Amino acid sequence: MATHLVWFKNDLRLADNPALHAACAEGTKVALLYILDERAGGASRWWLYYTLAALRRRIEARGGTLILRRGDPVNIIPALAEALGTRDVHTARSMEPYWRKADKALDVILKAQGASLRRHHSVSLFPPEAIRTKAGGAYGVFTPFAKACFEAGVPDLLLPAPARLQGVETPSEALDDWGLLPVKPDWAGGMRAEWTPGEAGAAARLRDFCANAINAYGHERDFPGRLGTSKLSPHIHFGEISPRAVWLHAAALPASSGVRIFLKELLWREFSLHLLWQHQDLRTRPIREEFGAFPWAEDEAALRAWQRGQTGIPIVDAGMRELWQTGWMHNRVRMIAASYLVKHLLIPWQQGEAWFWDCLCEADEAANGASWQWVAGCGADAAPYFRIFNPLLQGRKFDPDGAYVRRFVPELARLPDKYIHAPWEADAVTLARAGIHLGQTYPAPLVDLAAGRARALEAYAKVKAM
DNA sequence: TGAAATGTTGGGGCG
DNA sequence: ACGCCCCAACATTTC
Repeated sequence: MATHLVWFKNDLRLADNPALHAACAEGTKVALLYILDERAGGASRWWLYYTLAALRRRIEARGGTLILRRGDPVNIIPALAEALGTRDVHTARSMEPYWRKADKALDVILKAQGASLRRHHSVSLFPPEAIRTKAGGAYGVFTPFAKACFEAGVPDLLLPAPARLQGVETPSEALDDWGLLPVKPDWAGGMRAEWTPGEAGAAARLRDFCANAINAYGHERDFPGRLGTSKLSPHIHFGEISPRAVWLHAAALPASSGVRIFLKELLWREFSLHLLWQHQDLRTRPIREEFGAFPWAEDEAALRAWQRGQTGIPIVDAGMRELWQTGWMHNRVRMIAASYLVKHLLIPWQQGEAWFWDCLCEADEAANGASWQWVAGCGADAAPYFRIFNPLLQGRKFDPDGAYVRRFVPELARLPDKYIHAPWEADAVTLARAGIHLGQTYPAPLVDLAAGRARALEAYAKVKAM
């Protein structure tokens, strides 16, 4: 009568879950444990509540139970294993340093009590050591990394969800006691309208995307006012669907440029994990060390205006408000808004990263850290310092009819298309007709775009010279 | 997964 | 008919 313990991390699913699969294959009983990840930001906590509730329902439907605990895994797991008489603790192998450290400590402690921590590969497409250069090193540039991944090939293997779970009687904390949901104010309305956390929601999103949008993905994904992206990121982050399942699903479709580009986007996530494995302080420390001396500006007021979507640049403000309201932001707009913060405002990328961490449902150490470094120009394979997005041109190019801006910045909605991305260019009559009073109903630009660009080039030239 | 400045070309208006 | 200029369109380079 062996009981196996499964410790869920960001692999909150029953299907294609190697840790769970191994436990069910070898044990007669399985204890299923989730320990609250206290690092989660506000939006992630909201998501976590619903994905845990969904996971628990699926587990209970199969006769099992989900044990919820708070505290340090290094204390909780050995104690629980001992209480249950468990010798096998299964978990996902994570690239995040927080869990790597916990795993390392647990390995020692569990061994000492005659048990073992068995880590299963499941959060990325490839194990962290699998993709190497010919010289045996890690990749620092995306394109050859992606090429190596395509050549390695994703194994055509999906593990079924266990049909039946024989649980154990163990006390669990109550999910509702964790305070994961906002109460006053309840800011989650826009999120409830947009998302269905959990395995079923993830599968539906993937099905829908593959059926309707993936072939046109190559170009449609750039237009934030259209439904051109998969919106799978939070589902993938929490492991409600395995990256392998997403890959195999897409790769099995008739070949098209859209499919190929979507697979490459999955590899950007993979590349971020690859970077996190090499650079454990990816979220805070620039990979390119000369950026430690970058002349950033300290500007609380500008940071706050950016966070609230009050910079006076419509496409930036629309993106920041989409983030605030829905816990997600379209990728094209992420690049624009992030570039604006780091280059036009010269605010440290870490401050943008921290805001995204709190606001994104999918806040992911690897993807968020790597992407902010990419924008700031201090990361691996980063955007060169002179690549400064002009948010006005970007807005006009990728939101030509202003649909996106009008949705998230309603006070500009009545402006004609010509001015929707540049209200400061509109004459007084046009503004009055649209019900806009610049500086009152909508802010004037925080910084002049040309001046901000010039200032950024000057600042970046200092780093370049080092 | 840029933008702006600068350079080049070629069509058409015009004397 | 021809050269000249203008400038849009495209290409290259610079930031």
